Amino acid sequence: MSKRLGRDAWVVAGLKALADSGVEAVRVERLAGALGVTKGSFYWHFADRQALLTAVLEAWKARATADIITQVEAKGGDARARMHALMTIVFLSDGRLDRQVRAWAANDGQARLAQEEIDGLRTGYLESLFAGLGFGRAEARARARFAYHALIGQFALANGGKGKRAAAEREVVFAMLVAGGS
Amino acid sequence: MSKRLGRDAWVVAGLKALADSGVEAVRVERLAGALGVTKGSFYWHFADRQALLTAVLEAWKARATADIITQVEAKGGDARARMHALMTIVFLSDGRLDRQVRAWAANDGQARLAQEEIDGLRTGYLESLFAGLGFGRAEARARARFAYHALIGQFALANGGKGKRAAAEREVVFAMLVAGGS
DNA sequence: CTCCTAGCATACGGTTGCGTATGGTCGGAG
DNA sequence: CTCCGACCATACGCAACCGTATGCTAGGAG
Repeated sequence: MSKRLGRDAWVVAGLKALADSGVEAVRVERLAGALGVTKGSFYWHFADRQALLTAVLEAWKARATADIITQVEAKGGDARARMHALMTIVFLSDGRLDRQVRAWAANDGQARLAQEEIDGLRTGYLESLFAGLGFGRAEARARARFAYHALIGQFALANGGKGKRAAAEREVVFAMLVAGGS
Repeated sequence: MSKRLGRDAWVVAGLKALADSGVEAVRVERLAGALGVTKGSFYWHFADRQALLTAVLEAWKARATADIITQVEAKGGDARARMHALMTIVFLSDGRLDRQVRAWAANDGQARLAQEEIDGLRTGYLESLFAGLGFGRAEARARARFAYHALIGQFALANGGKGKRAAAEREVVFAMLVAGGS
């Protein structure tokens, strides 16, 4: 029941603030208020605000890499089934953190690097799935990037893919993406 | 040769600052410096910073609606040709303003409304193009939204679609999108 | 029980940016 | 030439944050 906070508590609070209101909202005095402490605590655990931002970004990377891909791989199945699972899972998540990191990356080099790293991992995975569907390397790469772009766009629009119509549209998209495969 | 500034000069400077460094960079004292005047000038033309932001957003909307669609319509051709022209034009533009507005919209209701308005116009136009290719209403809508998502994603990633490989990928995407049409 | 230190509070100085108040200036209408 | 109003400068008060310095406190080692 330690009432004292650890470094992690600040990172978690930072992630929440980021997801809710963007980087500009992750300020030390604000988070201190939310955690029921003062700045004195913060500057014990971190050198400065920048250190927290870096830690938050690292935490996001850790989650972003692990979550989706492992979730899909756990379900198993062939490439086609995995792609379908991927689309379903991913279109149903809200992606608020992803979106905020991307907004952040629009004007910050550190965030941009992290984003590009994650984007690379995910498109790489997608490419392997398309390759598994029998597409050639170039074709698989093009389709992977396109699919990923569409995914990011979905989040960027924030129209939410939860309706019946959205589900139907998803099937159209899926059909389009795998058309021509084996 | 009026050395005095008009309201528009501030809006233009605001747009530039937005495109270069995001909303957080469009601050009155900063723009004043860039324009070689002081805040006194700003508060003559605008009630407050919010008024400028609104004006900037309106200016963006005006550009965003006019530019691309009219550019494509001017080229003429059938639906297929117009779609191809659209993709080429739009993938070659840098989209910095679009991206910054989108980042802005992630945490601001006003910007989000503007963004949704523009998104609606553009997807509507795309849908009409797909309908012109012989797709049914639902299918056209799905493909339009997908294509637009991919477009937005392209900008969000900022990998730039200028290389030879990117051009090749674009052709793959185009083929995928129009496959099945008449 | 005592003491030491990790964890936190309090208080301060500095910066940045907003908005207001008020006075100066320049160019054109008369 | 004169004067008026559009346009701008200067100066101020205020708020939000950052980072630092320093003092308080609780809980485990001994």
